[in-house]
Amino acid sequence: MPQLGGGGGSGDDLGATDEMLAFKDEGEQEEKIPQGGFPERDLADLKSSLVNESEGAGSSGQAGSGPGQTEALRRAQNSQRLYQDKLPDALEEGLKAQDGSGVGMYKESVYSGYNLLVHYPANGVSAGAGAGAGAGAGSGTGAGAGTGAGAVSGAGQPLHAKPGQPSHGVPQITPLYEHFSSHQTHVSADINQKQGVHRPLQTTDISSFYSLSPGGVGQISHTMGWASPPLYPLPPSCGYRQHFSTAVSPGAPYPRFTHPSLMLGSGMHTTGIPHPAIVPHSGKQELQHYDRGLKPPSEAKQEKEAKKPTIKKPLNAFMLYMKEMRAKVIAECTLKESAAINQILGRRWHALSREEQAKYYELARKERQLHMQLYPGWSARDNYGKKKRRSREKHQESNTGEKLKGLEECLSTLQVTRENEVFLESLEEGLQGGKRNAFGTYKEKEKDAAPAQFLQMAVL
DNA sequence: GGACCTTTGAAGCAC
DNA sequence: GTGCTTCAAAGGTCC
Repeated sequence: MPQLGGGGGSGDDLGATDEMLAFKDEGEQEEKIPQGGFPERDLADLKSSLVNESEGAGSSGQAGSGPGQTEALRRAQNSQRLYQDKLPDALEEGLKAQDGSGVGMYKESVYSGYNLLVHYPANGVSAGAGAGAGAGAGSGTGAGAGTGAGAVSGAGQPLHAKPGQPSHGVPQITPLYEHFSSHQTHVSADINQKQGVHRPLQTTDISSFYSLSPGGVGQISHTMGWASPPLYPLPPSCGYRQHFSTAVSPGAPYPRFTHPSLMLGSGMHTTGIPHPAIVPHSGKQELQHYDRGLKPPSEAKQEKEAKKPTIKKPLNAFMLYMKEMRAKVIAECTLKESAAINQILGRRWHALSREEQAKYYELARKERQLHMQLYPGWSARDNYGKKKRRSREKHQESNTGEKLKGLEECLSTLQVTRENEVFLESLEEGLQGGKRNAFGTYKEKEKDAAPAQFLQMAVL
């Protein structure tokens, strides 16, 4: 169970219980298992093997009886190899890289976006969270330590950042941090080309957008992973877009926040805080503040109503993780296809330690809190139906069909034990019911199952 | 041009 | 309370 409080989260009493509960649920089972994390990972392997049709019957007989750690490791590695066999070469490369660096890579990679939590609007929401973490690089944690905008651009050296290291081309954690982590050396205009979304341009004077407490700005230390030098060389084919141009004018407007109903004249949210979650409904960049002078008021008014901006959902922990790590995976695997990358990221997410994950959960919680403050009346429901999706029946039919097919194959290779039966029964129920977390179903059914048995089973 | 794929988590909704 | 559905990001792929 993650100890979020260790990161200085005391004093923040909003939300987070849901995440912690989820953590606890899995942790209760997992903490009993040596080398925590393997069961989940192995389950992911199992699930992967169910989805992929190349289930290895060869691995099925490898379920020895020794539940020791080395055995568990061996099985996990077997499972990993099995998974690799099913992946395309490029994917395989990524997994090899994962094996090579493993979790350690992430332990070494300082995820310091956590520190930035202290930079949310000074309304008391996140004041406690950053205090424990923001000790690095001379940024300090004490109130009044900062020096305003100048501090933003100068003092915010990441803990792991090397002087002079360019920060462009590195993904930023989250829209909020894309703004909060404004950097003097690159004024970026991250344009979401798919939706025509303009990310907030980086500015040298963050204090002009946030009602930060005195010194709060100065506490900003660019300790996020994105600010660090890239771990891997970035060949032109790795998918990096050069959208963090340094040529963008710092004074450029924030086109993504231009809707009159939510924005102030300068592209602000009514709170005075620009937020990249606001997206023009059309999905295209809108320069309504220019149009206003060109079109009749009545027509402009109609357009206003028709093109209400879409406020995007705040990113969850995994999304934040993906956003940070995507570039690394792309660099490692020379992959561009997000579906494959996301598979890798999903596995790596499970391979993260509790502490590592806790950072992202905490970060996501802060995102939600700030989002709630910025858009009190917003509901996730507002965005329902804005994406056209194919019918659920079709989707479920195809997916479930393949998974059940894989399940049958898996069943034929499994040792017949009570635990296996219970687990597979749960898995089948989950698949048929459209549930994704069959493991959770299993735990509900067989809470007293021995972890080693489950481990053995999951690796099968 | 836009849906799909793929991942996990959060939230809404129906029962 | 439980389970299902939708959306969030991302970019190649396909229709």
